[in-house]
Amino acid sequence: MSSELSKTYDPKSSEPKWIKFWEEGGYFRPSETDKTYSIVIPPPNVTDVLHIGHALNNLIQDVLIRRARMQGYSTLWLPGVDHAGIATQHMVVQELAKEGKTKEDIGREAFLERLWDWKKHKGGRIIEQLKEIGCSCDWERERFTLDEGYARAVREAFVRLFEEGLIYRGNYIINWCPRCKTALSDEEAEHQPIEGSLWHFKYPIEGGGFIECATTRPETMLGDTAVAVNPNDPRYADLIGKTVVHPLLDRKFEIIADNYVDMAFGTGAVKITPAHDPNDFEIGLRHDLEQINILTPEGKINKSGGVFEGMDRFEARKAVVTALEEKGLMVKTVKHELSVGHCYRCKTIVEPYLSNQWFLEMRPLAEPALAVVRRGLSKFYSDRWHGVYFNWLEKIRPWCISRQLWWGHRIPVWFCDCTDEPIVSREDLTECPHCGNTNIRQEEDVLDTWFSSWLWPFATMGWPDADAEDLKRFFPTDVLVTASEIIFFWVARMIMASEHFMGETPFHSIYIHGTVRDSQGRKMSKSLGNGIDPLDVIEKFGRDALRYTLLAQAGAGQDLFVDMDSFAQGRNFCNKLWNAGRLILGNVRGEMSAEAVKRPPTKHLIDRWILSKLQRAKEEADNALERYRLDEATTSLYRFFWNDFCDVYLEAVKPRFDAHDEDASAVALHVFEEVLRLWHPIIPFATEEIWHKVGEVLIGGLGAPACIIAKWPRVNHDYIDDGAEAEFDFINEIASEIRNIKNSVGIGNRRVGDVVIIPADSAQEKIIDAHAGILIALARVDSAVCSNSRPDGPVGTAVVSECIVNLPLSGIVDIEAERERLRKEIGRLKSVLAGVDKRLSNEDFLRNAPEEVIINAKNQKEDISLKLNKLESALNDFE
RNA sequence: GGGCGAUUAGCUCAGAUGGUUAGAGUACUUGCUUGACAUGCAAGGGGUCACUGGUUCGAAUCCAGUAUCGCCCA
Repeated sequence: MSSELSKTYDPKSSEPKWIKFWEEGGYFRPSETDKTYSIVIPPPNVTDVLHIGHALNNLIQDVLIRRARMQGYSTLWLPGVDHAGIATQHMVVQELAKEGKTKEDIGREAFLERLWDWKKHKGGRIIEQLKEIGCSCDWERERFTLDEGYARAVREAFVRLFEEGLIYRGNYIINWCPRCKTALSDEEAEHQPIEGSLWHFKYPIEGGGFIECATTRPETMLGDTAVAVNPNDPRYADLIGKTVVHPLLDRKFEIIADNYVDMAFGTGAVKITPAHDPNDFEIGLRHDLEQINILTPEGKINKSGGVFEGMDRFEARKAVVTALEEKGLMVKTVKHELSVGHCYRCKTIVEPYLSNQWFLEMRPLAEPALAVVRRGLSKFYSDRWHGVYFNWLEKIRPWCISRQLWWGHRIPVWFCDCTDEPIVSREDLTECPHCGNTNIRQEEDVLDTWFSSWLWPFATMGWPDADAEDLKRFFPTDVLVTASEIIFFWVARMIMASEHFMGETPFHSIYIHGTVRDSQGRKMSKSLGNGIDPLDVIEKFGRDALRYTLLAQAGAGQDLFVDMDSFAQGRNFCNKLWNAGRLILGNVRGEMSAEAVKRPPTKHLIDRWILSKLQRAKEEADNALERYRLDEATTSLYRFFWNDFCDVYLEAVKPRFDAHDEDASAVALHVFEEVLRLWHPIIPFATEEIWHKVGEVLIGGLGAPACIIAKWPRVNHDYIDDGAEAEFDFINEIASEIRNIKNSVGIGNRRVGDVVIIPADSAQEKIIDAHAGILIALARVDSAVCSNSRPDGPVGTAVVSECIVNLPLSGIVDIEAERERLRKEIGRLKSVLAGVDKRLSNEDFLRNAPEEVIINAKNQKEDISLKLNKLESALNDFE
C-alpha cells in the first residue's frame, strides 16, 4: 500500500479535484434536516480581489460551517457581493477618462449600462477566489446587493422608514468628499490627526477696534456670518452686539454671545461659518444666522468668495492668509494638531458642507439594538467589544443615507410640481398619484451602500416576502464573522435593521477576528508592498497550508503576524498527516472490517491509552470551538495527533505492526480516521484525500460518501480511562528518562542498551513486565527487565515514581556527562523541595489553604525526598 | 481630551474561577541517511511573567498607580 503513496504530500495534485468533487456532489447545499445552522458572508465589494484578510475572514466561517455540516445540521453559508457605490463607480469613471469621456458625457443610463457590463466581466472575481481556497458556500444562492430581489427589499425598507417618519430630507452639515463628489456618513469620514496650524487674525469692528479670532481653516472666513464669544467672558462683554466689517468681502455681521464658545481655546472669540462647520451650524440656527456656502462640489471657492472664486480650497487658504497679512490683520500662526476627516474610500480630506440630503433618524432604531445585546441575545466574541458597541449606539446621530452617485439604489422618491412634498413609492411612478401629471421627476441621488447591506441577513433570504422558504428556515443566522473595523458601519446597523424589520436579532454570535499583519506587525498594504497574496501562498505551499497557518492563529480577536515562511507550518502538518496515513495503511494487510475499526479493541494498555486521549482531545476541541477559539482547538488537535498519536502511539505499536497485530491496525485506523474528520474543517483538502484512501482498505466503507459530510466525531465516554492513562504515563515517563540519559551521554537515540529497573513494589513490577515491549520501542533500547539490584559497572540512573531506572553505560560513553546530569537534577530537586518545605512549615498556609492543596504539597515533599535519596546514592556509586 | 485593550522565552502567542517545577510554535545548540515523514526524530539551553505598591498563607493571574505601545471615539 505504501508504495502507492508518495513520500511527501503533494497538495497540487490533490487539492483541485476536491473543489470540483464537493461542488458537483452538492455538498455545499443545505440538507433536508430540520435543525439548521446558517451564516451570511460579509459581502466583499464587487471590485475586490482576494487579500489575506478576506482569506482569514472566510476561512473562519468555513471552519464553522464545515463543522456544523458534519454535526448534521442543515447548513447554509450564503455568499454574495456588495455593489460598493463609490469604489465601483470610480473604477468605471476612470475607464471612461482613459477614453477622454466623463460620465456626464454619456449620461446616466449609458453609464449604468457600462457599470453592469463591468460587473459582468470583471466584477466579483473574489467569488472565484473564495472557491479556490475551499470555501463551502452554497454558490447557487449567491446574492448581489443590487440584484432585483434585493432592490425590492431596499425599497421596502426605505418606504417603511419614511412612512414611520424616520427618514426625512433636510439641509444639514454633512461630510463632503470633493473628489468623490458625494456626501458621506459620519462613519465614512475617518478622523486622523494632522499637523496643522492655528491662524490668529483680527476682524475690524465698525466704529473702530478689532476682535481677534483663531481658526484652523482660514478660508472659511469667506463664509463667516458672525463672531461668537462666551457671554460670561469679561474680555468681550462690551463687544457683544457690535458689527464686524468683513475685510475681504462686502459684508457685515454681528458679534454674538453663545455658551458654546470655549473661553480657554484660542482667543475666546470664534468666527462662525454656519455652512461649513457642524458646531457653527448649530449656533447659526440658534441665532438665525445666514448660511453662506462658499464651496463648489469640487472643493473650489464659489462665487460667494469674491475674488477668491475658482481657487481650490487649499489654494484659497494661502491666498486668504496673504490677503489678511497685506491688510495687517494677521496676528500670528501657531502649530496645532487637529483631527481631520478623510474619505474612507479615497482618503481625500472631507469638507463639512451644508447640503440637502436624506437622513435616517437612528435613535428609535438604536434602542432595541442596545437591548438585544444587553440581554445577551447577540453576543460578541470576545466580549470586550460590547463596550465599543454600546458606546457608539448610545450617542448615535442621524445617518446621512443619500449619495450623489449613479451606481446604487436610486432613492424611491418622486417630485411633482403640484406639491412640495416628496412622493415615496414602492413601485416606479410614471405619473403623479395626486394630480396625474406625467411630468414627475425621480430623486437623482442613490442610497448609501450600507443602506442596502444593513439588510443583508434577511434581504438575501427573500425578505420582504415573509413566506420565503430560506427566511423561515435560516433566519436568524447563528454567527457573524467579521473584523472590528465594520462594527459600526455594518454589524450594529444589521442588528438595528433586523430588530426593526424582523423583530429579532440577525445572529446570536458575533465573532470579531484580528487583522493579519506582517512579521513586523505592520498592516499589510499595497503602498508598503508587504502584502502576502493568498494565491502566492497556495502556489508555494498549498490551500491547506494557507488555511492551517491562518486558522491556527485565529484567537480571541488577536492580530495575526505572518510572513511567507509561516505557511511552511501548514504544509509540514499536512505532510505529517499524509505520512501517518502511509504508515498505518501500509500495515493493513489486505482489508479491514469497518466494524472492527468502528469499535476498536481495548486489550492493550496503549490502545486504551490512545483511545482515552482521543476523547479528551475531542472534548477540548469542541469546547474551544464553541467559544470560537480556533487557535485553542488547533492546539489541542495538534498535540493529540502529533505528540500523542505519532510520536508515542505509532512509535510504540510499530513492533505490533511488524507482527501483523490486527488490533493495532484497527485502533490506529480508528484513531486516524477520527483525526481526519476532526481536522477536516481546517484542512479539508488533505483530509478528504487521505480519508478516501482509508476507505479503500475498509470492508464496508466509512459510512459516508465523503469526509465533508462524514459525522463530526463525538466524545465517547466509554473510552475515557483514567487508569490506563496513569499506567501508560508511568511507562512513557520511564522511556523518556532513558532517552534523556542516552542523549546526555552522547549515544543519541540509537537502539542500544539493556535497561534494568528496580521497581518500588510488585505492582510496578507487573506493569513493567507486561509492557516491556512498549518501553523498548519508545526508549529505543535492546531490552528492559526488572531486578532487585542494580547492574554492575557504571549506569545512568533516573527515578520515576520511586522505581529506579538503570541504563548500563559501556566504556565508550561520556560518564562524566551522566554525573553532571545527575548533579544538575539533584540541584533542581533540592530547590523545589526547599520551596515545598517552606510552605509546609508556614502555619498560615496549613491553616488557610484548602486541604487538597496541602495534601498535594505533602505528597510532593515525599516524592521528591525519595527521588533525591535514590539519585544521590546513584551519584555516590559513581564516585 | 474620553474609552477600550495590550505588555509572559530572541520572535509570534497560550496561560477558566489565585494553588505542584509558567507552556506551545518558531528560531537556536547537540546528536541521528531510525523501514511513515529531514516538510522528519530524540535531547537541550533560553523567562526576576513591563515597573512600583497593595490584598492574600500563596499573585503571571485580583486591586491601585507608573511607563511604553496599539485601537476606537471626540
